[in-house]
Amino acid sequence: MARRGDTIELAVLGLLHEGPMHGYELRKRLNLMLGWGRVLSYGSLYPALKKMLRANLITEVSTATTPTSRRPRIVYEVTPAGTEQFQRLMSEVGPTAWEDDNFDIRFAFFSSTDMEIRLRVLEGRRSRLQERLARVQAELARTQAEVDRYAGELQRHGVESVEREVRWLSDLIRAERGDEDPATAPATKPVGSD
Amino acid sequence: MARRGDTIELAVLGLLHEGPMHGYELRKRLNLMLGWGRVLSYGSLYPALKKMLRANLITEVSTATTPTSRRPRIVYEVTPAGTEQFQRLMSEVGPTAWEDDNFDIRFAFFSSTDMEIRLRVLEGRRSRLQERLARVQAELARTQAEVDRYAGELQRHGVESVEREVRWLSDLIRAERGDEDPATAPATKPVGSD
DNA sequence: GTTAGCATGTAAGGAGTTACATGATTTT
DNA sequence: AAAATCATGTAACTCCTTACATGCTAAC
Repeated sequence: MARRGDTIELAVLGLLHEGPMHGYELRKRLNLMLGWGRVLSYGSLYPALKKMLRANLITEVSTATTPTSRRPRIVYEVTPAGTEQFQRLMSEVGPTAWEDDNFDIRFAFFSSTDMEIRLRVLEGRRSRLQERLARVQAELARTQAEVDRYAGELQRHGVESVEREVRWLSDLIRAERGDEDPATAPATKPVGSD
Repeated sequence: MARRGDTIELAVLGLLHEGPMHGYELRKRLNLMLGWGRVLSYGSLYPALKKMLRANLITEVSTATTPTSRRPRIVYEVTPAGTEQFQRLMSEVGPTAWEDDNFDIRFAFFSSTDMEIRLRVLEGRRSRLQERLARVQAELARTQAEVDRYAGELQRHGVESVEREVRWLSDLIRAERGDEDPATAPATKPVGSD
């Protein structure tokens, strides 16, 4: 089953499917990808790569040939076992899949899965957010009178943001079900209306 | 200096300023407050309370009197030292203050600080987000052609969300500088236009 | 030639989750 | 009477960050 820490593994496998890469580059790509929040450190990436090597999910490819001089950079490649594991993790639909970080990673690699999985992940994520929304709004209704200005404003903003995200997900779900070509007719507004 | 883990401490001190509370209740309030993301567990709250007791930031008040029978629930109260520490942490303006979680907590307790601090925190947070935005958009412009559909859509949505947050902050900053009454004339739209 | 960025790693430690353990009280 | 929820705690463990350590290479 997917533990929390498999996030890096999934991300690495996903990225390496776009082609061989070395650690430093992986880190940059990952930080750009989930850049809104934590930044991945070497201290967690390199050990993770070692672990994946041992598990035979990836292999070292011959050090990349920079014409002038080959400095020691280790390029990694996915093994067949790695591809299998990637597919397995991607199709694992469950609570861990709709956590913030896990969802983002999965979404970013949606192209590598089929529509059935995509829909289940999107819908799972949406209902999770809707649950939270309902719970908070219920609680908010109960204690409405007593809230502090700023605390209240924060709540309002939070609720609005989540509602926005729900709409985004709904658009994506509709696109998945309707179009063949989801991300081309994007979420909120037609192209060029910006 | 404020370490990462002082988040709970700050939150507890802030909440206890609204009145004495026991652990279970603190946890509920906190989870509602930062509910969009991680949920605080007992395993981190209770040890934190113990630590704060030892540091003399809070004290146990006599077990709350439920008329029928007083079950063993431990109600905490802030000490003068705790109030001092709270003020100190709140006015500590620095990188840690504009991290997601830390910012939220600080914002929620803005009423307990003066405008000067509020402005510095809001502006600090805003420039941090703008930096990230600029960096990502630069990177995005460089690699635009090669991005995958879904990965691209995720980026777009991320950028939009952050831009929204920047606007929210700008409105709050304007309100702080202009009005006396910031959160009453709220961010995006006038009351009742919802 | 020296600074800035590329590139890889390790060791120690922090912060918090999970799972366990226990018992009272309220609701059904 | 059982189930749910209130209420408090502890121990083991996981994941990750920080800080350290090293050396190459490109730009200025």
